Amino acid sequence: MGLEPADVDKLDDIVKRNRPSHRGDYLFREGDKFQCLYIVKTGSVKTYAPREDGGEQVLGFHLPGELIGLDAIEKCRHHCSARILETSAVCEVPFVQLEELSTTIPSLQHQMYRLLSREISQDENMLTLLGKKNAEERLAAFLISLSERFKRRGFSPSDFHLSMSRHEIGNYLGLAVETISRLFTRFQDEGLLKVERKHIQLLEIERLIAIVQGEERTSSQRTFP
Amino acid sequence: MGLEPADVDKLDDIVKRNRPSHRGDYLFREGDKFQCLYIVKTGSVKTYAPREDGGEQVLGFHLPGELIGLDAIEKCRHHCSARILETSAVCEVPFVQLEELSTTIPSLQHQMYRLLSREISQDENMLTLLGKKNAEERLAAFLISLSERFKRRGFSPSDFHLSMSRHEIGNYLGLAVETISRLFTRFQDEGLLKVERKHIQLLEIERLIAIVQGEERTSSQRTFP
DNA sequence: AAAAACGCTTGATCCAGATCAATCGAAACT
DNA sequence: AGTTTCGATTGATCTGGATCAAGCGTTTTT
Repeated sequence: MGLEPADVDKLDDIVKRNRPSHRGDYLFREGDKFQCLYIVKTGSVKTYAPREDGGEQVLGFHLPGELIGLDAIEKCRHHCSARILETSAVCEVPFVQLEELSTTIPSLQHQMYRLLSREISQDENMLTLLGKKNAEERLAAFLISLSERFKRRGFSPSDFHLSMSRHEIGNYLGLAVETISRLFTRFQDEGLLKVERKHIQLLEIERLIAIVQGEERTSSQRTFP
Repeated sequence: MGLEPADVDKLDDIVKRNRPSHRGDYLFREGDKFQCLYIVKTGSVKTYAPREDGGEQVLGFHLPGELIGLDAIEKCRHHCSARILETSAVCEVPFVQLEELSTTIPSLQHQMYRLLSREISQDENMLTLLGKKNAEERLAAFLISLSERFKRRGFSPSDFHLSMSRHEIGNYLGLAVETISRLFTRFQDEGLLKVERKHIQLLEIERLIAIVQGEERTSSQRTFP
């Protein structure tokens, strides 16, 4: 990512590779002191914030290659929790050391700014989704997002495993579990995908993308044109 | 903010103070090349992103002291537009120069990380709001947020001018204009605030905060306990 | 192997807030 | 001063998705 090999080594030296973590393990909890950023190597992680009403808001699902904990830099304290969704390998990067390193390696500093900025863009994108999109646009956007992220990491973009529950998807998308379940059924009936428990096959990615873009739905059961 | 006076001077040297801008002026538009961050000195600015369906999503309202444009660092391109809401003074900070300066001033680098991190936290907070809160909780949260930000800058926390339209508030909060209008009327009827056109007086900030926290509403017209 | 627990699906009903429609009022323009 | 324009309010109606309520598989526990 634009670093000299020597610099990559230095970065490599401060990264701590942990043994695999298991479903339900915490990377950190809301209120913990901020020490490290976390990078998912394999598996998946969810982050969620407590709500005033006692519930939780899922903030994101993190796949291999993705960074967790950037929101804790300012206050040096985590205001969300991070839990492992399936057996995962997650690296730790002590932030103080990363910061020191970035003062001596301008391209690392630049990369850090970019990473933080990207996180902001992603959140803003999510705001647009929650602000105006309807239920099927949200689920389609979610599936396309997963698909693209898997693809970028060399996994199949059309055939994957959902490591999170329907409940967690619903929470993330601001929808009820029942709505998620009904939408999966409907998408399957319309031939957009095939779903069996947590195994998803996207059959018509193009049409899913069209749905995300708010395209007028052409219901497949329409019989009288 | 933790910088040496000499460093403040260096920072000061790269900040460009512009003449006042007027309502409707653009700081930048979606698609523009990213050159500068913007700091609101006086007045207010809104940022908004285009939606796939042709509409717009208001991403934020920016008051004096607040920074605009952090989401553009990654791609070196703005993916939202920023428009002046009322006659405002806005400074420009050329990002390349800021970045150079931050390689030589570690405390400035640290401050940059904090600013970016804070933006992420704020967006995550907004996700929680859009994910589960109902209409009155959203408007109450919006008003409390404005109140706190005005207070921090030395303005009245309970008596202020809304520089944005009801339509823009609704768009920002994921609600229809009519809902915003009805809520203002209701809040006023309940004695929480006084609203006249764009002039707001918060009469019972405590109760507004209680609403944000999802507290069970005690309707003022309840007559049979 | 039975039973408990949990996640998912499906159906029925309800409601918060959207949408539609009309009016009003302030500000900008002749 | 009158007219147009645009934002705000208010009322009536509609609806997408929440909520309530069963069942149904799977997995885990005993």
